[in-house]
Amino acid sequence: MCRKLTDTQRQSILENAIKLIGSRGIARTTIRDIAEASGVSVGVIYKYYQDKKTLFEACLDHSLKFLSDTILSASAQSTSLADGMERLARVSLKFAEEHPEYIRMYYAITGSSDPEETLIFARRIEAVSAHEYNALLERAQKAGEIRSDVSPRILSFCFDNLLMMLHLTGCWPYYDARRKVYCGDADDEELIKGVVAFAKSGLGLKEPEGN
Amino acid sequence: MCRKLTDTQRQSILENAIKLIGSRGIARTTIRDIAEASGVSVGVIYKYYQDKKTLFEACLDHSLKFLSDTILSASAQSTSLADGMERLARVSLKFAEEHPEYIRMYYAITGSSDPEETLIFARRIEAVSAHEYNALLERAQKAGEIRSDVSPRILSFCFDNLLMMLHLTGCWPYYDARRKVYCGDADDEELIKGVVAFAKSGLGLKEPEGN
Amino acid sequence: MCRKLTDTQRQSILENAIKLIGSRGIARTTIRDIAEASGVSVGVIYKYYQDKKTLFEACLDHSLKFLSDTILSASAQSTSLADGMERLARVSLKFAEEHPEYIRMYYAITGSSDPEETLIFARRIEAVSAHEYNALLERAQKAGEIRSDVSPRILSFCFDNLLMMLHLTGCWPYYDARRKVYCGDADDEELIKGVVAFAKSGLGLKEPEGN
Amino acid sequence: MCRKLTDTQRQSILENAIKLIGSRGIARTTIRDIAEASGVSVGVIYKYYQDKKTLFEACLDHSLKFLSDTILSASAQSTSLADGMERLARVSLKFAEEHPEYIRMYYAITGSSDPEETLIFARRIEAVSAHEYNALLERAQKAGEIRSDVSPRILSFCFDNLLMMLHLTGCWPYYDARRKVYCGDADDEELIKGVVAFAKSGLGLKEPEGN
DNA sequence: TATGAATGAGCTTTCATTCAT
DNA sequence: AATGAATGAAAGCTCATTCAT
Repeated sequence: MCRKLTDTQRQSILENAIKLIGSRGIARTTIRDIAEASGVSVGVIYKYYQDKKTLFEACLDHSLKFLSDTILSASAQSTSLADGMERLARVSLKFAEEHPEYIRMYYAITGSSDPEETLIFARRIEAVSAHEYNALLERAQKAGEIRSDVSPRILSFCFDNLLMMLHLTGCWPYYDARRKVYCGDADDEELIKGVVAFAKSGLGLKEPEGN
Repeated sequence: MCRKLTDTQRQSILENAIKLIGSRGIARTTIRDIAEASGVSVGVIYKYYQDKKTLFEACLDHSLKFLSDTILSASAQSTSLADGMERLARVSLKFAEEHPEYIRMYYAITGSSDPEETLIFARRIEAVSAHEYNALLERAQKAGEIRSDVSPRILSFCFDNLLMMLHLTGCWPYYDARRKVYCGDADDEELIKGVVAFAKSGLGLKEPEGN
Repeated sequence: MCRKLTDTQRQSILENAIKLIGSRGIARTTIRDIAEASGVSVGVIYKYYQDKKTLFEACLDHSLKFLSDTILSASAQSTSLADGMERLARVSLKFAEEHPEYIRMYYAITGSSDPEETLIFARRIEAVSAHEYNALLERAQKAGEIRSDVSPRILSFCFDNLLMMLHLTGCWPYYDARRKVYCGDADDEELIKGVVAFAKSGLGLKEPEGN
Repeated sequence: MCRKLTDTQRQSILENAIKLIGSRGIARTTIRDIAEASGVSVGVIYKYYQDKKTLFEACLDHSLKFLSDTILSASAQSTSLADGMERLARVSLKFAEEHPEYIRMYYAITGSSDPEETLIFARRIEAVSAHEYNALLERAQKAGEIRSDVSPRILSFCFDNLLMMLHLTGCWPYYDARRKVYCGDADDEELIKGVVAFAKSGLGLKEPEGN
């Protein structure tokens, strides 16, 4: 009846799906819910996405674009490794606060999908950040900026683990509660400073003189 | 057919539920599956657990006992902070390898449940380890063993974040894939050594002379 | 809520399904229709029959029992081949008039199912009558009662073809109309007499003297 | 895109519909399938055919033209009743082998449609052959070529029943299986000869001397 | 006039929950 | 007190039909 979905509507499907998955989990998000939230019919969703799973994968891809853009941009603006680390920590928390549904959905999908498929997701999700961090730390190691007794890949794994927790913290009730259990009422600033300090030492980063 | 459920049977219900949730996820685990796997009737499960959600909460509690026992025991055996950290890192990976279903279930439940309820879970889950780590690090800080420029609570938060990833890594396909993306083929030993080294530096741990 | 289906109810499911398929065809018979007509819930049908197809196969089996009983009984009562042929022709029309839904359903199923599966149906359906007719005619041929220039199997095929049409005629609008187109207003008696006469001559049956 | 449908296209719609119905059955043939197979849009089909049912009726009509042409032509070429019967038997099997989709579709439609409507189909389908056979046999009866104790209409009904089975046999798995159950491995030639012999005797056909 | 995307009723199937036994 | 068959709401998905373009 409506003639060809507008781009807005197509976007709307993904975004509403992401929001719904983020807030209720995959199992409790129905195609009908998504259709209604997006103001389209059930049928049209199946026009664009083969089935529920395919739609959810598209949601993941959609949100990953945002995430990787954020990471790459923070990375590009950094003037030094130390600066980059702090930027990344900050955008991790900020992104989570501004687009909590993306992180939530990402968590819901990785946690609920068929084990076999999570492999593919993992590659897609981590490829961007892993590659970026590895490159960053490899360079730093060669430049003697960081410790050399641990491989840069494991170091970036550790670093990403910390960032990941910052992502989850603040946008998912569970992780928020966890943060409170650990950190009490420490505010974002204190948290970020603390985590960055921990990470810098963990990497064995030699602070430039004047710091 | 009318004998009261033995304790063994009640245990069995929880353990089978945990196994099933861990391997298939919440949505694909049915009460009937659990009943059959445990050799009891569907009805009796509803005698003991109000509904599916309540049963899953009980599963969580059940598995947390194992986890906290493991942590407390590792902690108790440790001769120094450095030793304790390494012990904890090792049992994290080992526990995950020996009881993957516990970690998987924990992840499935925190990821899929009603956001509101995860708060309660979080408190329950983290209370044990958080308390233990906080105490450990507070003591260490007072003894001048670790850095004092970051609050011990944030330090234990960082430390737990790393352990958590070790838990997930190795028992959940997604995190296993993620590890591969980051660390390539580095083996468990190299991974643990690397993570512990990172954590020690992150905490600013002064190695005792003779080590 | 009702505790265990009574035998009557289970029968009722099959019989209602047969009636519905017979009157509306397979595609337009829904599980919900059958459940409602039988006074049971939708779910319970899936307790007893894996899926729609399985239910329909059960319907076929159910109705075939009636059909084969009818045929065998007519066959058993016959005093001679000529007598048997007439009996069979009569029960064919009579059965169709008394249980039109059985014939209709049989037709609907053979016509609509997956081609591959009709093979199995065919064997089940025809095994009874084919075997009976073959035996009958083989004996008759050996006794010199019927022609010997055509194999008894082809003769029974021809004979069954005629009976089949009598089955369909009178219980399925299409075949009834077809009968009218051909035979005009000839009544059942005239039709049966004519068909039997045709068949007898076709088989080359030598009428016993006194007839 | 707005050119009026050519006759070829309209033909194509019918023929593709027939093929699809013949191979998959009515329920599994969608308007979209037919449109795509015919290279036209879904909408245009609704321009020419009120709905799915109407389209299928048109398919039936279309295929009946072929069938009646075949019958009339066989009939016209025949030099005697005996010759005509054999010709008709042969073209029945041959037509079914060459255009199985027509027979299959005819069967699918008569079996699945609304019972009430099959009346109309029946008249249309049988009108041609019934009229032809009736005329043939009436003439033969008057000429004393065949038995006179059974009305020519019932005789032609019997004869058509046999031909109908030859039609179905060989192009529909169910009837093919049925043939095997009855006739074993008897080949087409043996089958035709047998059926024709049966029918000739059934009609009481006096073979002309020199045959 | 032809198009084909959009519609949404309706289908099969699942499974948490109930309750007669 | 335990059983497990029955329930029926609700899910994913299909497809005949419509109608803006």
